[in-house]
Amino acid sequence: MRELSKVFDHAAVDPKWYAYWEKVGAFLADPESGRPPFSMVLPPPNVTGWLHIGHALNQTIPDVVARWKRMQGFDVLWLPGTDHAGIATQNVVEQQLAAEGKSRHDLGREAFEARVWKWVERSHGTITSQMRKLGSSVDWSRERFTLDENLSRAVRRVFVSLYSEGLIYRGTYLVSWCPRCRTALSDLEVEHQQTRGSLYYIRYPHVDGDGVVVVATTRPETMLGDTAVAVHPDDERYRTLVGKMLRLPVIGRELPVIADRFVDPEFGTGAVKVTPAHDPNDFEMGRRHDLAQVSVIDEDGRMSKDAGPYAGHDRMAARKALVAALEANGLVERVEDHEHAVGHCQRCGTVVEPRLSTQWFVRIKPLAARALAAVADGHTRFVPENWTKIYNDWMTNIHDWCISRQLWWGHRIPAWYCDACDETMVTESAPNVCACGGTLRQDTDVLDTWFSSGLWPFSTMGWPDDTPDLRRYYPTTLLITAHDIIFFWVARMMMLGLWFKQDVPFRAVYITSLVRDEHGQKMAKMKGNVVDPVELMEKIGADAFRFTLAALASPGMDISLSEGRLQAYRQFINKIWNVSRFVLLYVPETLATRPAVPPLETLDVIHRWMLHRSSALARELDTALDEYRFDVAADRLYHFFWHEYADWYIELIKPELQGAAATRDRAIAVLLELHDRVLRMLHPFIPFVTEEIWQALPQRPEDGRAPDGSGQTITRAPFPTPVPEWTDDEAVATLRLLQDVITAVRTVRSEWGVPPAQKITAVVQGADTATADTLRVHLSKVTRLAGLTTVDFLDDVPRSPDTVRRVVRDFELHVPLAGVVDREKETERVTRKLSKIVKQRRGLQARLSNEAFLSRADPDVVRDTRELEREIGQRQEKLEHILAELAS
RNA sequence: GGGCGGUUAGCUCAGGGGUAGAGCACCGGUUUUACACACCGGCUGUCACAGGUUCAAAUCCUGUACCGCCCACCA
Repeated sequence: MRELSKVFDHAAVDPKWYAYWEKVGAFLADPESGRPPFSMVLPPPNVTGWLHIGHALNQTIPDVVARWKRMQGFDVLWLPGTDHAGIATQNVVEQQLAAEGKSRHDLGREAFEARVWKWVERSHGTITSQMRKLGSSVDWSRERFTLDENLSRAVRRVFVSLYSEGLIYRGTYLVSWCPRCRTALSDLEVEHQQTRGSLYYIRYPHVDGDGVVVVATTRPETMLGDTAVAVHPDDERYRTLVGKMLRLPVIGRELPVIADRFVDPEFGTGAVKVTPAHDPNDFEMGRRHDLAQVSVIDEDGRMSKDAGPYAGHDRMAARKALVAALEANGLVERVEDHEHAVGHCQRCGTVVEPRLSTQWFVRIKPLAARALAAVADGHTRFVPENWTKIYNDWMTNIHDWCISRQLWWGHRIPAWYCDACDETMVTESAPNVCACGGTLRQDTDVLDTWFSSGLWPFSTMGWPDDTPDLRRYYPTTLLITAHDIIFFWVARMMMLGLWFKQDVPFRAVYITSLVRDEHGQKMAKMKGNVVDPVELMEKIGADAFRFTLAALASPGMDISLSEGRLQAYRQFINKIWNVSRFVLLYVPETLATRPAVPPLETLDVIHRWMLHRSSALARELDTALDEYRFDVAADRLYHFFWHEYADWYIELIKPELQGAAATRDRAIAVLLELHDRVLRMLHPFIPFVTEEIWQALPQRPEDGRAPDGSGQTITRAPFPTPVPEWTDDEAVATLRLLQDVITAVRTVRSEWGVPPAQKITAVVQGADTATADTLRVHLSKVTRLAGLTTVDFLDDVPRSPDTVRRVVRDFELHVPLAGVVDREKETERVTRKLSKIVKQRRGLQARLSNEAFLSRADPDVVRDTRELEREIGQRQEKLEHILAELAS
C-alpha cells in the first residue's frame, strides 16, 4: 500500500479512480450541503461522433475550475449533457442510409427517427466514456439531452409563450436555403467564402424601338426570375429610361425600369436586374415597388418550371448553358473576373440559395435589447473582455431568427393547421380537433437545434417547473466555451434566459481559444494534422494532456499544440511520480496519519524556506486562477515543483532523511505536509496521478471525506491557502546565498571539466561577517551539493596560477584546480564576463549622469539604479584585478 | 468593405515603461541506489519595420508590411 509502481501506468490508474469518484459521489452537487453554490453547465457536445481536441480543451479548463472550487469548499454543480444537433445528426444518418442505397424517404419519418435514436445511443456512449477518460468531474446524476421529455416541454413552453407575445411569427420570406440538406438555414448557419467568379454584362433589349440596357450580374441563371431592372433615381444616364419596358431575353417577359436608391451607380453599368425571389436586396426592392416574385430555382437547387427551357437543369449547369446561349445571340457584352462572397452551408458546404419559402421566425429585437442591457449593466462579464464588443456588435445588428427546419430530427414545431377552416393553433400539447370540427395536422418542420440549446441553463434544471436546483444554481456562476459559438449559443442563452428567467444565465463567460496544430495551422482531415485526444491520452495519459492544454491556454490566443510541450509535461508527470516514490521511501509503514508540522523554530532553514515558498505559491495560484490565467497557474506549479521543490528542497533534505531518528521524523513531517499541499494544488490540473499518490500517503482521517462517507478522496480535500506564519524572508535570503555559491562552484567544475566524483576545495575571500557566518552554519549543504571537501574563509589568499577565481556577489570564490587551469582560457572567460559587466555599467552610468533621469524618474528607481551601479562597479574592480593578476 | 488578434532565442510560447524569460532543441559533463521521461553546467535574441510620446519603449501612440480570425444584402 505504501508503495508506488516503478512507472506511472495511466492506463490502469485513470479508470480506477474515475470509477471510484463516481462510486463515492465525489462530483455530485448537493443543494442541502449548506456550502455556497458554484454552478456551470457543460456546453453540450453534439451527440454525433466523438470528441475532438476542442472539446478536450473546453472540458479541461472548466474541470480545473470545478475541481478547484470543489476543493475550496463550494457546492459545485457542473451539469453535463449532449445536444441532438439537428442537421448534423440527420446528415450523418442520411449518409449511412445513402451507403445502403436508401434515402430517409424510403424509411418514412417514424422509422427514420428510430434509426437516428439507435445511432444516438451508441454515439452518446462514446462521448460519455471519452469524458470520463479526460477526467471531467461532471455530475452525471444530472445529465441531460436536448430531446429529453422535460427539455422538450421547455421548448414547447417557450415557443408557445413567444408566439402568444407576438415574438414568433410565420411568413413567406427570402431565406437561406441549403439545396442538399433541403432545409432553411439561419443567417449564422451560412458561411461566406471569398470566391473567384465572373461578372457577366448582359444586354436587355428595349420593348419599344432599338437599343439595349446592359446589366451586370454574377448569377446570370437568376435572370430568368427577373421582374424589373433598377437604376439610381439621380443617375443622369438612365433618367429618361425610368418607366420604360425592357424585354427579358429567353423568357420574353416585359420588365419595367424602376428607380431605387439602393442601386449604386458606380457598380457595373449602374443598371441592375431585379430578382425578388433569389436575392435579399432584390426581395426588399421588390416589396418597395410591388414587383412579382418568380422562383426559378426549386428546393433541390434545380431550375423550376418557370425557368423556361432550363426547367429541370441543375442551377450551375443552367448558368453555363444560359451564358452560352446568350453569347450565341450576341446578348453578352463582356465578362469580367470578379471576386465576391458566396454563402455555403455550414454543415455540408453546399452553395446556399436564397429562396422564397414559408418559415417560422423569432422577432429578435426585443430579446436582443435585454441581452445588450444585461451586459452593459455588468450582469454578465466576458473574459477576455474584448469579446464584449463582438457580442455587442452582433446583438445590435441582429436580424430575425429563422427557426424552422425542414428536417425530421428535432423538436417538432407545436403548431397545428386546420384543413377545414385554415386556423393555426399553437399549443403545448396536441389538440384533438379544430373548433370548427375539422381535422388538424401538425406542422411537419422541426426547430433549429440552437432553439433548444438556448434554454440549456434552465431547461436542464427542471424549468418550467420551479425546482430546488433551479432556485439554487440559476444563474450559473460561469460559462466556459469556445468563441465559435458565441452567437449560436451564448447570445441565444442570454436572450432566452433573460426573457424567461428574468436573469442572465451566467455571471461570467470565459471564452477559450481554438486548438491548432503545432505550427498554428487549423486542424483538418484534409491536411492530415488532426490530433485525436483519445489517442493522445492513450499515449501520454490524460494528466499530461490536460496539463499541456492548461499551460498553453493563454487568453485570447489560439493554441498551438506543440509536440515539445506535450513531451515536457509528460515528463513532468513522470517527475511528480518519481519524487513521490522517493518521498514514500521514507514514510514508515506504521505511520497511519500525516503528522503535524513541528514548531518552526525547531526546523532547519531549508524547511522554513520551502514552507514559505509553498505558501507564496498558494497565493499566486489564487490570483492566477481568479483571473482565469490557467497558463500562469500551470507554469508556477511546474516551476515550483521541479526547480524548487525537487531540485533544491528534496536534494537538501536528503541527509536529514537518512540521518538520526529525531531529525528524520521532523523532516518527514514537513516533507509530508509539503507533498500533500503540492498534490492538492496540482490536483485540479492532473487529477488522476495526484489521487493515486495522495491515496498512498498517510492522511488525516478528516481530510477529503467522500460524500457517501465510505472513504477519502483528494477531490474533496481542501485546496491549500497561504499560511502567513510561514513567511520567512530570512530563509529566502539564506537559500539564495547558498544557491549562488553552489552554482558558482558547479559552473567552475563544469568549465574546467572536473568530474562529479572528484571532490575539490574552495576558499571564500572577502565575505562580510554575516555572510561568512551563514555559509559556515550551512557549510555541509554547500560542500555536498557542490562536491567540495572543505571551504576555507580567508581574507588573504595567496596567488596561484592553479586557482580559478570567481566573483560571487560581493566576495570572491577561489577554487584551486591543480593541473587543469589554462591561463589563456581563463583570461578569455574573465574578459568576456568583464566586458558584459562594463557594458551594463556604462548604461547605468549614462542614466545616472542624466539630469533629467535624476529629477524625473521615480526616486526608488534612481536609488535602485545607484545601488546596482555600485555593486556592478565592485564586481568590475574585482574582475579587473583578477585579470591583471592573470596577465602578470 | 468593416472589426479584432498576432509578429520576442532554431521551434512552440510567456512577459508588457527601468535595459528580456520558460519548455523543447543544441553543446559539454555525469550509472550521485526517486527519476536517463534524470542530474549538473553552458550557448542563443538590433523583442517585424518606420516614425512619435517619455528621463527611459520590446512594452504606450501612429503608420507600414506580412500572417491569422470574425463580421458584411453591393448586383
